[in-house]
Amino acid sequence: MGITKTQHFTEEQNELAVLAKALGHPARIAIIEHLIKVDSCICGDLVNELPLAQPTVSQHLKELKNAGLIKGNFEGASICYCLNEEGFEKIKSFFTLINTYLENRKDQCC
Amino acid sequence: MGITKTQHFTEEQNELAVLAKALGHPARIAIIEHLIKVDSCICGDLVNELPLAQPTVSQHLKELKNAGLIKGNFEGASICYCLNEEGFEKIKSFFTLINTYLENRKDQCC
DNA sequence: ACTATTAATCGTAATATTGCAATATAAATA
DNA sequence: TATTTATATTGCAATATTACGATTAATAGT
Repeated sequence: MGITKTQHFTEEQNELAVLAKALGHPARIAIIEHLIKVDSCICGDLVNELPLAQPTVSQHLKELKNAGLIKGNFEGASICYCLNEEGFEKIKSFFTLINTYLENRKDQCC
Repeated sequence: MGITKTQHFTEEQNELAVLAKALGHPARIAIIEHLIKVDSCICGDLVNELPLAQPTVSQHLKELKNAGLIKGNFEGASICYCLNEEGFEKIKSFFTLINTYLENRKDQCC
């Protein structure tokens, strides 16, 4: 069916899934990494950085923006993107939970 | 085309994307959370926990296993699953990078 | 051996994602 | 205002994902 049974899960679970899903494509990982590398917010030269056509990059940016992982600002004719702290905060607490668990885990059955 | 241009990205980017993608579904988030909660490794009563049919749960478990986020062990007739530390280690370093960047970021343009 | 029990696999329908050419929009500049 | 530049949107083809019924495989207990 290709359709996720969203209603049956908690809001937190759905939120986390949306965030993770947004990071679930190498192009979007590359975008995040590039935004970190150039530090100052960078606009459409991502198209030059990535091995993808402009509409495709635009679409990936949209997904990252929708998920709350990046923000975009108009800067003259172009648009300037940068990381959105909020989105990453939400992921952070999930991984903190996991790391704490893994560090304290004693008996590994598997 | 629905097909990702994997060859054009680095191995690290593809690896991260695979891990993130595996977490990009609320059922799989729920599975991870449940495995943490019950600590001792739990097998097919995940089917009871989740609002999904047994084959669907089995499929989600397979994806988590393929991504390297969980491990499975035979335990009599049933199978015992638990978190695979390795997979989470890889994600961890990525988020450490991001967090370090976000904490030191001075000028937020967006 | 027979029968539950547990979990994986197969087949398939419904839907989502990926990618791009073509086109549209919007601001900057001549 | 016409043109260039920068980005978004549309439409569509190829492929992937999600979900589950039916079936299979494998072990446990009788």
